[in-house]
Amino acid sequence: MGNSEDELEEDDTEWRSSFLDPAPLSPAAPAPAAAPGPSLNKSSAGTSAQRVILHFDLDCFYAQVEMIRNPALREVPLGIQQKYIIVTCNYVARELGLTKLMSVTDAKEKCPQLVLVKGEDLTHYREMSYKVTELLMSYCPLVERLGFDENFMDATEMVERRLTQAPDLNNFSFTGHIYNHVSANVKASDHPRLALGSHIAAELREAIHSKLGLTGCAGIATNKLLAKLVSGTFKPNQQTTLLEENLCDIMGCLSSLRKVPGIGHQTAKRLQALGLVSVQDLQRFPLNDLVREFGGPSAQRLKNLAIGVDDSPVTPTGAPQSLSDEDSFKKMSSTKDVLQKIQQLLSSLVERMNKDGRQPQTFRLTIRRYSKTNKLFGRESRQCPIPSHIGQKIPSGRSDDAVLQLVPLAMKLFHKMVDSNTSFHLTLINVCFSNLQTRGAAVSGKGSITSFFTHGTSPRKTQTSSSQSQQNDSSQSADSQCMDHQFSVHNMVIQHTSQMTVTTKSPDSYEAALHGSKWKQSSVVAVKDAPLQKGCSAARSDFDEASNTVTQRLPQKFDPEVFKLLPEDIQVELLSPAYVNSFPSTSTSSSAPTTVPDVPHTPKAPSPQPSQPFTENIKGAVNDLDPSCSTTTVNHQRPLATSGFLVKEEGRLSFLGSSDCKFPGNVDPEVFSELPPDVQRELMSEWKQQKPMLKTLSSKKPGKRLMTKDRKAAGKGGQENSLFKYFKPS
DNA sequence: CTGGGCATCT
DNA sequence: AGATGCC
Repeated sequence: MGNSEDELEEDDTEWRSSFLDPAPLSPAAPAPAAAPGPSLNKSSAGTSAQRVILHFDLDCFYAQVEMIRNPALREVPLGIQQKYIIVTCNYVARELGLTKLMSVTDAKEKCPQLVLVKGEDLTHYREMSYKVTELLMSYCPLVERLGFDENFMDATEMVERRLTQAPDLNNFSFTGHIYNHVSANVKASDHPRLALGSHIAAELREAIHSKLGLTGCAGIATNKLLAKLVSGTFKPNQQTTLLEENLCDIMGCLSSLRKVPGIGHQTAKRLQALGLVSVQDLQRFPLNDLVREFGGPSAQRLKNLAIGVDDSPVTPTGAPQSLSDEDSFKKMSSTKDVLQKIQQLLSSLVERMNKDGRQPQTFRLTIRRYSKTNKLFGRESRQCPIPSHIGQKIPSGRSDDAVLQLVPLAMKLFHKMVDSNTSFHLTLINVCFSNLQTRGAAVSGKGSITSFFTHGTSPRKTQTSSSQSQQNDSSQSADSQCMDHQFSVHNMVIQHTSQMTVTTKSPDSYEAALHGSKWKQSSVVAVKDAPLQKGCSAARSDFDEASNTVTQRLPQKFDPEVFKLLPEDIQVELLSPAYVNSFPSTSTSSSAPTTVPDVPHTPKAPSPQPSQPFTENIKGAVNDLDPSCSTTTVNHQRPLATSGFLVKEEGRLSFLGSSDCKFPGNVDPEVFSELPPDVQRELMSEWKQQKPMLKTLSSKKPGKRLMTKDRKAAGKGGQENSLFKYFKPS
């Protein structure tokens, strides 16, 4: 049987057990201690004892975010609408029979008084989502995101720490539900780790609620699969612990294989073709036969999933590895519309990319063609490297230039897929930046820190005059450090205006952009002769008349041919100073006034608690939650090391224990020590998380190493925080 | 009347 | 580059 070199570890037991295969389940794995019964004991992987994995799942996440933005929505049946689908709805609506992923027509029919809020712009959801992850990571860095509304946490270490410090495990009990048990009847001393996990989960849920105003469920178990499965047992806003002895129960009661995370539509179909429908079917199915169909590793993994075994680690997610923006529609069939849509998507995406601070090296364009039969899987994409002179503009703030130069790039890719001579019918366009590179050079990093998630309300004062010396002095030690990065918004503007130079000729002609590079560029001639739309003609005349002026205002590498193709309003916008500042105004990212029937949208008045700048919130968090983390305060008493706060080992970054937290090199210890304790706390956790765009943590070129994991660890960070303002002289 | 992301693996 | 999976 093809047992590949991967998947080892747990396989030792699982693999063996698979020989006894036909046995329903209950492998021959010796349970460690307690847990008699037919509990499947995974682990036994030598090193790791029992893990304690937490799974957090926010209740109807999008709806909660909208209800925070507009509290009036709390009392009405609320649906979040994307195109013609209700992607989620609040619990008021659910009581009226609504479910997720219901069509708007059905929903309205079932519930005429349903209030709808458009949810196609994910900005607010994304921001809130990362706040949740951030908050969790401030307690324990081992947090893995799953979508926008779920997070895994490996709380094993936290639990072990509490175990050693917990004086009394006796008068101690579980918090929340216990799967298939009455909580009061279960002794925590029989399951000390899971019991402690249940308390940690409860505390974290409470933190999420008090600091961010969000409710959610949690599952506590010994692996990710089980934690996720059990977390939804009681909803909403409750938590459930799964004891090992109930493993069979929870797996067995799944109504179909599709319910197993990791078994999607396609896999379920293939399994069904083998005659497998229930989880038990899969448990009993001979591994050999499964291998034939899926190959060794996948077969073994499926087998494991069926019996509740999942040794996959909680892999810290960190900053995203790609940023994309897309829109779907019923029909798009003209190149001009495609160009406009791409421009719109790129504007939004580039702005997001700019806030991220990293520099994309790859661009990808994805389309979906209309097809009556199979609409779902008809995605095609083309990608290409982003010339560095373009990519550099994104993090540097000249994002308008970047967009203008990316548009022809995107169109080139488009024409690799679509022959615009023949008719076409698209239903989706997606633009994506990937291969995100942390910017290396600190340059003259006046770090005005524009928070990635928390939306640095306004361009900071840029009072970096003296704080800058602080930073520059110590920071550049060895590895470069975190605060080098961004230019302030102020700088962006300056640079934009000062950037204007005379246009030179562009590599891409109008024709090239429209029809693909193969069509050679007769450039200007072709443009003039082409029967352009009115808007374009008008624009052209403007262009001609004021040719010099306009040209001078255009960024250097800008392609005038492409520019001319843009609708007038877009041209005007691109040339307008406002374009630089409010780039997204044309795009989806700026909050399109969501149409809320019946309910006046109150833009302000976010609920009192949640929208705090995150600074005051963390206060006491660790003290309350984890004694060993807090050990008194962060004040003084710290060695104040100057070196990094991360250690690199075996190709991946590890967080130092919280008690060993060190300062980034550019932090003045004295300044730090005078900060309020809660602020110190927050900063410490932030450094531990390595949030922002700490650029180059990669001093070396790790040839290839363990790609994914490495990149994840190294690329972590991403957002930044407004906290550093506390270091500025007030 | 089927969304808008993200990730991983091949 | 595509497929698949998850939310």
